[in-house]
Amino acid sequence: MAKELTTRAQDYSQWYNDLVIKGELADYSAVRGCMVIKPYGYALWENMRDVLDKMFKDTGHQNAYFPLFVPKSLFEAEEKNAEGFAKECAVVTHYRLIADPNNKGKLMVDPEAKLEEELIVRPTSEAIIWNTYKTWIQSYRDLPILVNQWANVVRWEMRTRLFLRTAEFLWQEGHTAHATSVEAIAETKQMLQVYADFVENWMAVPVIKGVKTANERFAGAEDTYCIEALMQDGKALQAGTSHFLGQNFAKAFDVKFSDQNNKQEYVWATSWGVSTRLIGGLVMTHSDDEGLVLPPRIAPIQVVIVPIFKGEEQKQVLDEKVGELVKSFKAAGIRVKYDNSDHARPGWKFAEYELKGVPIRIAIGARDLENQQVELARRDTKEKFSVAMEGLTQTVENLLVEIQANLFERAKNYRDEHITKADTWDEFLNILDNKTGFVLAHWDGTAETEDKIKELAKATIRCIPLDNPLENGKCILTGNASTQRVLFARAY
RNA sequence: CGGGAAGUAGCGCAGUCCGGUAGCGUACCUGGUUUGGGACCAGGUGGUCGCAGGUUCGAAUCCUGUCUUCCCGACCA
Repeated sequence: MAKELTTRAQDYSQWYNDLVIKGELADYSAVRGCMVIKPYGYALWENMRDVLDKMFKDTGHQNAYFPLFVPKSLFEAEEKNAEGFAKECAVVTHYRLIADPNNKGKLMVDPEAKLEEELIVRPTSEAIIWNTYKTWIQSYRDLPILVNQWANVVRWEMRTRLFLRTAEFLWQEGHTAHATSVEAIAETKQMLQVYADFVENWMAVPVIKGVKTANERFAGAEDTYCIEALMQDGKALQAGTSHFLGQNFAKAFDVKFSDQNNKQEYVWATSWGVSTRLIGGLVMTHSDDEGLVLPPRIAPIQVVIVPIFKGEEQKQVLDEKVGELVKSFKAAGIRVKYDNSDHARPGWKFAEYELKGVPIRIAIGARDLENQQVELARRDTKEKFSVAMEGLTQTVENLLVEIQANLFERAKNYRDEHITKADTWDEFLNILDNKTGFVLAHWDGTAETEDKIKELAKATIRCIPLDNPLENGKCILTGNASTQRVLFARAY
């Protein structure tokens, strides 16, 4: 029978969970806060990863891999970074289990096997990487170092949510080392642009690029740049960050180089990352009450073909005809699935692939063969229409491009309609409570005011948008002078 | 971590108050009829009732502890 989905209007959180689980992206596991990413969800991640990986390599980066564990003494070297992450670290204290003498068949931690020094399971890898870079860098000729790693990290979050905030998650983290501040800042901005390009052009999720306030900055960074997306419930999601780390880590780990004049200088650093959280953002940007809606460029299956037949004879005729179509699609680089399984009827398959967000469905039966046509259905608009078999591959290719563009356009319209200017505190609250979305408002630039607004309105400054227009105004809370509006929202 | 809810067959649930042979729907298996929007008939398979203790002649049910999940908060570089 039907897989019942909660609708967005009924319960947005439950709708999201239903989609992730029933759409077979991921599932809960026996481990607190950790999820199992299922094959369909992992295929989506692989597509995203492959595109990003190519973008990183095209901008001169190489992949490497660093250890999962960070010795506590290294972890604590950069004070702000350590302090920021300390309260959510998993810590390894022992290296052996033994049979429990008081509890048959059970194991216990061997008290004799305590580590000399605790190992921190990485919540991020700056420490272990900068400790390594120290041995890689002597001269300006060793710079820049442009390295990325694909890895898992662990952050012991209080409350977890599938993809959006899990205790363990997959991500990439770029860590670069430069001779000058100018070059490092350029790298930080370049990678922010790479993220924005990827998220907008491949995931069809519009983002606002900006810089974080001091309060929201990455622990140990001089500046944190970010891309912010807007979900369908009007809440913001930080989709990626790129940090200019200054010389903080170089100083903490004593990483110096000799410049052209043989003068010793500290190295300048950046780090940048996106994670499986992007999948959560993708789901909440495009999907609807019938299920997932995936953008064609990263969808694991772009086209599904469902045969409609009476009896084995008809099926064989269809198998043959569809075989040709599949071959032609694959030759054009289209990810296609032909579902001629006999255990489910067409109606069931239609619903199933809608739930899974497959962009295009093609139904083909005896009637279509006669008329030399197929029935095409778009997931994004739910439209169905008959098209000629002749030139079908081209038709599908064009439609995939159109769907991709439509999803972005739709999301962008929603996002743009939900950027509202507020000039008074009442207006500000009213927008957050009722219209929801981003609010552009004046802020006096102090951390105290920012904290107070967060406390009173549960909204944070998502970023100060890049190329933000200057405009004199009064802080929405204190009435103090302000030179620009900043972007507020309630956020995930 | 605070408040609330939940965990019984793959999934969704009833049974728990008031202890006495574990049930329903769906899925799955077999056979048949079907197939243009989640098919129908018939016959079957499948569960240490989250886990660990305790009370009792007897525990899904009562008691204690613990793990996991969801919702609302706090937290979220």
